[in-house]
Amino acid sequence: MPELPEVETIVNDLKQKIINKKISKINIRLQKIIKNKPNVFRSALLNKSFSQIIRRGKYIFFQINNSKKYLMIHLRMTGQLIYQKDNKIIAGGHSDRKNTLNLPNKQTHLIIYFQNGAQLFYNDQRQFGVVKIIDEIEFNLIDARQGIEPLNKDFTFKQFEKIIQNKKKNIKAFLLDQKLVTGIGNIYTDEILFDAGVNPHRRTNDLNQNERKKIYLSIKKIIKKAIKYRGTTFNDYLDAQGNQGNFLNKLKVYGRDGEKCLRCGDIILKTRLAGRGTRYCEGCQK
DNA sequence: CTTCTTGTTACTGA
DNA sequence: ATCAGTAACAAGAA
Repeated sequence: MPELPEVETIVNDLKQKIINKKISKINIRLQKIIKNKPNVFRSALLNKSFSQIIRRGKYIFFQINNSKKYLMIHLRMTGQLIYQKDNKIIAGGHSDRKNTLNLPNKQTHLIIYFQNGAQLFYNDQRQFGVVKIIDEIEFNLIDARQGIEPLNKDFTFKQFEKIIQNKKKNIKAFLLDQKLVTGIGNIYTDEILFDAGVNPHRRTNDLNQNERKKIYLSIKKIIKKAIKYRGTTFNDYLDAQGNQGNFLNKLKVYGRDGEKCLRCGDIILKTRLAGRGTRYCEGCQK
């Protein structure tokens, strides 16, 4: 489930590899993933190169030839972007060791070939991902749908207060809402609320200033830490060097239901909130 | 066989 | 208007 830290890791790796590298061939293996007509998609990319790669929330935008056109990719739940050159894996998303070592596989729906011999594979087990050539208008539309970036300088406590003050949602739904703060998914929502010591059922309008501050600080802390560890994956995650380095064993509540809370020893509970599996500790999340 | 997994959008009802 | 809940999409794990 790529969330902000996973997407950020992929973008940072790809930036070092494919910027300004000429695209020599496009292989569409599953058309339904590509939301353009095949010829439109192909001609938009063929003999062009990516001048910049931008992450916004969980979206990735590959700017084409310094123009206002972009290749937009959203990995949704099981999308992967794997870069290979000379069979060496450089960047991975939600990866699966047994498959990524031998690409393409049956989950490979798109291959972008570069003139220097490198290849970028888009894999997606559940085929929910979105790949599309977009213009400036659509770029701005998607951008406008995203809330504030938790890593940006303008994400101050003052700004966070402004966003949260008029909301009455439960805090779990608040953190999952991409229009408010963008990039946080189910795993990091649970981790952030555990870190902040706040019960996910709490309504935002019931939170006091101190609790809001804790949540604000935990967002920044957890997201930064997860990026440092190159993200979380429950399957075999491969980092830029093909190693497993990940955030999985740093998780404190997600996936730990039924186990003892690392902070107070109570049993971690699991419920359903905002349509998502939600893990929390009743003992120390008030 | 059923149930569960999740990002996003669409829809319903309160 | 705002919010909660659910379905839909899909494939695989348990």
